[in-house]
Amino acid sequence: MEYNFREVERKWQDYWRENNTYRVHADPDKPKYYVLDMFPYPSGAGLHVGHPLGYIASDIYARYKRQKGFNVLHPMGYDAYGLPAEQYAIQTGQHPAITTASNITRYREQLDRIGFSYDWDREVRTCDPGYYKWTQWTFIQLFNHYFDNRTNKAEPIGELEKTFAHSGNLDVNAACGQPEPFTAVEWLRMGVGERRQVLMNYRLAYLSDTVVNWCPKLGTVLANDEVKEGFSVRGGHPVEQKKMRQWFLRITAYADRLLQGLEQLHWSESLKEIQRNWIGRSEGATIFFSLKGHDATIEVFTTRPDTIFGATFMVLAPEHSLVTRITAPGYRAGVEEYVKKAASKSERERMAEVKKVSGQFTGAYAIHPFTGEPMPVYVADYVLAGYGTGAIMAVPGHDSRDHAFATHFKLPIIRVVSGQEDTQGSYDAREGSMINSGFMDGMEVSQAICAATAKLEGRGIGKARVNFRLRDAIFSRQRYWGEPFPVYYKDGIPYVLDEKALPLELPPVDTYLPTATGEPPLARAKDWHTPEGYPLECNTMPGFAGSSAYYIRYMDPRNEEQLVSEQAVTYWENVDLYVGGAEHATGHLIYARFWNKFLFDTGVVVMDEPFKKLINQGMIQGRSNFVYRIRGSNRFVSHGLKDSYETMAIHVDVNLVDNDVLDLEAFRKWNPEFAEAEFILEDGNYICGWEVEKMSKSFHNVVTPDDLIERYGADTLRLYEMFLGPVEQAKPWDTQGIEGVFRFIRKLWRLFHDPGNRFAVSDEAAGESEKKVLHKAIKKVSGDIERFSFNTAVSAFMVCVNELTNMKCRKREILEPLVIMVSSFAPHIGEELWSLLGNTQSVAGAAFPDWDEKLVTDDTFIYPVSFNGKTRFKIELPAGASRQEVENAVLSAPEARKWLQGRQPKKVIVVTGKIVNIVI
RNA sequence: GCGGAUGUGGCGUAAUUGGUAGCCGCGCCAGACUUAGGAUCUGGUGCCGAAAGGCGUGGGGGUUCGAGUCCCUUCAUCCGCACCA
Repeated sequence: MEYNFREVERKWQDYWRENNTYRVHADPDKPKYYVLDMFPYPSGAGLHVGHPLGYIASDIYARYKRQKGFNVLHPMGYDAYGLPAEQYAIQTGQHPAITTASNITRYREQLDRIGFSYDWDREVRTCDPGYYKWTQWTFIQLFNHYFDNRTNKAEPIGELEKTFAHSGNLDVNAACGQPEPFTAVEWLRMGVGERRQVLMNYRLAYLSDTVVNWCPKLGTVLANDEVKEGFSVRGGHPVEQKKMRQWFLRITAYADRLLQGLEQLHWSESLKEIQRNWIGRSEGATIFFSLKGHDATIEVFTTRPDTIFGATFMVLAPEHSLVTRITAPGYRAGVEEYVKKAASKSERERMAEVKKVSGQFTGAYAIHPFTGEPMPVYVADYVLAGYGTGAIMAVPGHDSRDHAFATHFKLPIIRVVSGQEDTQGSYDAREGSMINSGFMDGMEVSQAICAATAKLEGRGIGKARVNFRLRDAIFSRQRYWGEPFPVYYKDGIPYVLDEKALPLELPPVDTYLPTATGEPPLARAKDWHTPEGYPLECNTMPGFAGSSAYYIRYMDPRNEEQLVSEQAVTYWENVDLYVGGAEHATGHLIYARFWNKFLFDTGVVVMDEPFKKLINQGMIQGRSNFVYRIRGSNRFVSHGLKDSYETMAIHVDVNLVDNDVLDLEAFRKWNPEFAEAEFILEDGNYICGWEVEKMSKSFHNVVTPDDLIERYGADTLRLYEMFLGPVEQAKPWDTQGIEGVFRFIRKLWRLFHDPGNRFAVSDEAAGESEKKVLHKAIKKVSGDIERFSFNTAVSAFMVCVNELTNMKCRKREILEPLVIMVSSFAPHIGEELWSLLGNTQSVAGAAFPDWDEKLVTDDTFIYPVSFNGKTRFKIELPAGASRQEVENAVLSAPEARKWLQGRQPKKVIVVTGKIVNIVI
């Protein structure tokens, strides 16, 4: 055997572990670089080939940066809380910590075999009390801070209390719920409980009653991004709306900063766009409409205050608090029935009925602020309680939904913007000039928006306002396997624990189910109260709690005094390169940014944004194989002949198929059902059909790294994953192609060895052409790695090794730099060759070679000569030839005569060093 | 419906600024060494054509001496959002 990858890979993995090759410490003398992978949830299924794609890319980059002289932080850990372990606990009674620990062990084995350069001393697990102590600690800080809109940052709640004692809340401009206004005197008269209730309106972590996404099957509340089309993302169970008391994080306070912050980030445009949409900023105005016969007013949000003269009715969301108050006696029954019906509808049903117009008149009238006309007030579920104020002024002339409603209920439609003059439908565009609009007549829309807002503000019935789609994050989960809240209740009022009492550890319970009365599993715990006897919170935190600051903890993972030391965070700052899946676009990536901004405000971290550059690795899809069973028989027909029969395609395990040829014996053994199978072959083989699908057990197309490493080695797997295509692109996995990079590895080995497999590198000086090959490769590979174009870098290695093989170059001067370059992609063979070259230290610490620009430029250039844009022949000329020299040489070339056929060229275009084009 | 991305050989892909379309691999074809091996090496391989040559980057149109790359239009696939006032 010429290159024994099994032995070599094991040897170097042992070496790295024994010598702590990848251990890293803050070193102010070296520039830092922080490369982070999104840490995995350790599922019972283990890794398939799609999972390590991003890890391999980031590992190559981390190794490269290290060789470029950076002090690289490259840690790994586990997002250990998750539903599957809890579900397993419910079924089997096994504590989720045990399930999780054994899954982690399996993950670690798989990861170790791939040869990553992680500093495992920094490993974190979100379920470890030493880790979640700081998750709980951060919650306490959130509870003890509010967001001041004037300073645009989080401030201690104590400051707010001082302000209240001094001047009440009338002058406070803070992100808050809907506190009643009060004076300093009133504040001072309040009792402790009352004060804490007021403060709850301001805290960044707060308790509130709201309608939540309740999933009865899971027995828990879900965040918006955990619900998709009315079903839970995890498990696909129906989700309904329910009013409950929950902990929230006031992420909306940071909406503007979360939006602004995106500008400076090196993230993909599509990902930033997803976040922008999620935050959903829109500019407009709030307008207050007074009601006929009530002292209440309806507050609406509109982005089109210019169309106010076109407002002919009002609509409230069914959940709106004014509905019961203003409904006239004669309409009570109808409205109540409508509201009840709307509440019972699941979100999914509501969405399915988008096009159906429904609503109910309340009998109440609002008064138009400019015309004084009465405007009927309706209740309709096309207005959402959760957006804006839950109420709108309806402008049927210029909003298609209002138009549909007005048409259905025969309400007046007034045109106030002249644009497209069709009487059908509404004119929604923001272009045109105002008509029928009093003081705005003749203005352009944009001008009218300003004028209307100013007028409303002047009359004290409206205000310019920015509205966000982003909602505060629900932070309570009715589950066992999560971080306990550091909260206890005294007289029903929540208090946070003293920091000294942390971590508040997850208590044992007899079973992981909710109680008979519907309380969360923690209510089953014995002694679940403070030493003083106050009951502790029974909810636990959601998945995103532990993953929101793990990148900070890696900087100083064993610190028992602080989340992170000032020294560590000042040095490592934040993540320079973050690699992970795009599925976290609106979940983790927005919560982590929020969490980081809060810690930045409170001085814990030094950077406003956590992740400078982000790469989303593309999904690796499966390549499924099919056999075709002739209907009603146990006969299978080969792919090329299947159209002559009536067949049914059946997924076949891709591990029974090689190059689309089915292993018949293996297939018969695969499933007893096929033991007697008969085959109709083509050219003696059974050819399978194939299709690209998601990699999944049910499609029998899962390929694991373990099998491939066993057969080809980790270096080959690493190279092949990169060679497949751009990291960010989704692409199908086809094991077939791995042979190519496997050959490359062996070819690389042979470059250093004679035909008898004896190491045979010489110290002979390299020639010019050999140096050129090397230096071109250095330039290409460096540039490719910097651009995260790993697939082209692998191809550059192949070109380089092919050329050196052809030149029979076995010289140290050339091969040593080559080994260093290759070692970030294929670290095991890299170390082995590096040590064979006589080096005693790991190649991980070697300096990445530089290229000599003189050696990458050629003395001659082969000009392609085209006639009317079509390339006809090539001519080799000195690289320094002037335009005139090139033109002369080309025109006097014998091939030119053939194409000119005696004609005079109309024009000759010479781009030196590029091309010659002759126009005839 | 709105927003974003992607369309190049049989397959994965390449082509830093508008300048030789198909690099590097897989697969396929032919051959060498072998005395059968899923080893290695050599040559070929976009399509049509015997060749000369023609045609080719989803389709149509445009700008340009020159377009995979820029503009317009259209189709297909994927992803995100979706009664957001």
